[in-house]
Amino acid sequence: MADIADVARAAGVSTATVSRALSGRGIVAPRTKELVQRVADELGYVVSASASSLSSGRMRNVGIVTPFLSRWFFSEVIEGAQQVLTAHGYDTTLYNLAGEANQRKIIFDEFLLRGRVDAVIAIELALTPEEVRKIHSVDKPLIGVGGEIPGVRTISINETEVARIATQHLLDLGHRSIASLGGVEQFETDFHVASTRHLAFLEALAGAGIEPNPAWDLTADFTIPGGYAETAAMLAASDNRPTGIVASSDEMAIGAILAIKDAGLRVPDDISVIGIDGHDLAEFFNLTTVDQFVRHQGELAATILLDEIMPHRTSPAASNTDMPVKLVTRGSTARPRA
Amino acid sequence: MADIADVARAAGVSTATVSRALSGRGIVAPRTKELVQRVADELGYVVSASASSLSSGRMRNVGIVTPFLSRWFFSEVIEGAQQVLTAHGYDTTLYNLAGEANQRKIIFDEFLLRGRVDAVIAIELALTPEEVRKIHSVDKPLIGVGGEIPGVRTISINETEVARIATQHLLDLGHRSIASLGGVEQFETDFHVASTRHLAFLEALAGAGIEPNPAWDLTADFTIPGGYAETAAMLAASDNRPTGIVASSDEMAIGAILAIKDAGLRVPDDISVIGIDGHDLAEFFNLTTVDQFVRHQGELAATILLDEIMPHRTSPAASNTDMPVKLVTRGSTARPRA
DNA sequence: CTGAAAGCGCTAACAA
DNA sequence: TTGTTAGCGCTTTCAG
Repeated sequence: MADIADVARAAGVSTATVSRALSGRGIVAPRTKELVQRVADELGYVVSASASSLSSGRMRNVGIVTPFLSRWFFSEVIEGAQQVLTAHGYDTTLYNLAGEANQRKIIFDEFLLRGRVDAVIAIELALTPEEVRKIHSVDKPLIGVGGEIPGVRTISINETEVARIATQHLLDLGHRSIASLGGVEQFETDFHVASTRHLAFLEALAGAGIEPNPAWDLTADFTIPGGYAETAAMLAASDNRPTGIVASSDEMAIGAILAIKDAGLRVPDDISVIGIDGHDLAEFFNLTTVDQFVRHQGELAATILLDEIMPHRTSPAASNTDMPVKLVTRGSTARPRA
Repeated sequence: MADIADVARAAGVSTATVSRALSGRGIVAPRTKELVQRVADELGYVVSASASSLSSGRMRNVGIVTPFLSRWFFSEVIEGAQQVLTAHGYDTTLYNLAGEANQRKIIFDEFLLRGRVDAVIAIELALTPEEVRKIHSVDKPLIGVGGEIPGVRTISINETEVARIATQHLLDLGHRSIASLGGVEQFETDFHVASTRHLAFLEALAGAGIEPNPAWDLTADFTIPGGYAETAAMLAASDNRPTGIVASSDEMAIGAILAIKDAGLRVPDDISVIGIDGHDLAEFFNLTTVDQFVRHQGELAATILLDEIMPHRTSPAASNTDMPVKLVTRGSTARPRA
């Protein structure tokens, strides 16, 4: 592999000029720049990432730390962020916390601090103050997506609002018998998304003067099978069924729809179902949902981070960014039958 | 940040000894090693990735190149590979080829060759000879998952066999009116998975002396909506329907099941459906499928790669590894009604 | 088993 | 605008 000295020699300039010409940093005469670039191309020269990083301190690499990879929300955020990063010449290194618990410590200590990344995106991760401190101590920009972390800039939606919008949609349609298909907090590190949304659900009901029915207070694991099982159990348990269901995720909502159909009932005629997410499959299942533009959350996180890393540094960006959400009305919700 | 000299000083040894003690390479007296490790811990010392890489040539980083991130097969492979890599102290850098076409060239030239990775895993990517040459020219181990690449070691299943098993399962049950719900080749870079499977389907039919019905030759994009639409269209087009459907992916099979139900028919009573994949949702939809152990394919790819990178280098591993597949019988297939 | 010292290839002051 | 040069922090011969 040709190195910078080879290029310098072939172009008849110094290595410093080659560096400047190729990196775009510093001033180089246009014709010199052109010459260097041509020579570099001819020689098939590519800068050595490690040498460049060692001397400059820049890695051109952003770490994404996530508890899941194959779940919709997470892969969507990753894809959004990655696309922006790649477009700006940044690599994306993935740290998956799915494994053992102490892998988490290892990842923080050995990987992030080893200086492999310029910045970190944490997806739906309740970082401990200790972890936040560590990252900040090595002076790396950190941004969270999907849950607020004390002392850390975060991209997220207003969980209360999104649940309120969903519930209100059913109330506005005239429903008064409404079930909640909420999520369960699975980990100590969770963000209480589930409880926040449930609270908003209850408040919306209260605002309409409705007493919640405990038998209609379902919780599942955010997945289709989970939503199905809970809904099926509720329908099997009693003939007294709700006319509407507010699900905390689109996948659970889809599970609910399937359960309702399997029980010989119809959506929305017998039961209306609304989800939260804006999942790829929502349209297929004709699901009314509150879209939270997940991919865009990832894109924005990457954009903000790049802004902090790159020379320009234009927009300082607000400390916590509340993303907009939007009710998307489809065929799974309707007025309850008289 | 403490550097290696700080540790050496505090431990009263040379930097060379610190390096040896901490990296495990070279011989160090047990007590010296222990001492160094303790001192390093106390000082919170972590090796600088770039410095280490520059001087050693090792990156402790494997690149995964994939055309998709959020599709089941791909995220499954990535998760499997990543888990193994992380467990061995390797980072995983993701290169997503989803964007523009020329991003592909950039990724190869600027990223992989820039020496950021020690090895490359390519998921379902038909690399051009030129791309393979480039990677080999920089002497980086490369392994493909899910499609054979000339001159490259590959982990994959026998596409012919998997389709034959699926078709044969229906034949064995006594079906003689069988539809094919195959995939479409979406990209020039595809591996003809779709056509290979379709061929095997036809061969299996021929073996049973059955003439395929052109009206039952469906193709879709491997997704649930795609499978649904094709199946629904077929059922709507004529009363002459098959008693079984062989789908080239579980998601399409699920779409078919939903379409059959929506058409007022039952699975498997009216129509049997079998998929190929071993998708997470197969169990939920009670889908008979041919499991191809995708996650395991990712794990194996990573294992083989590490084997090439790491000092030990035990197993040379075969040049092309055909993964086993397994028929998983569930409730979506049964004997056709008399 | 340990230490000395020569780089690894590039960037960024500083000078010119 | 360009060149000179001193590192960046670690690994790895080579000696001892």
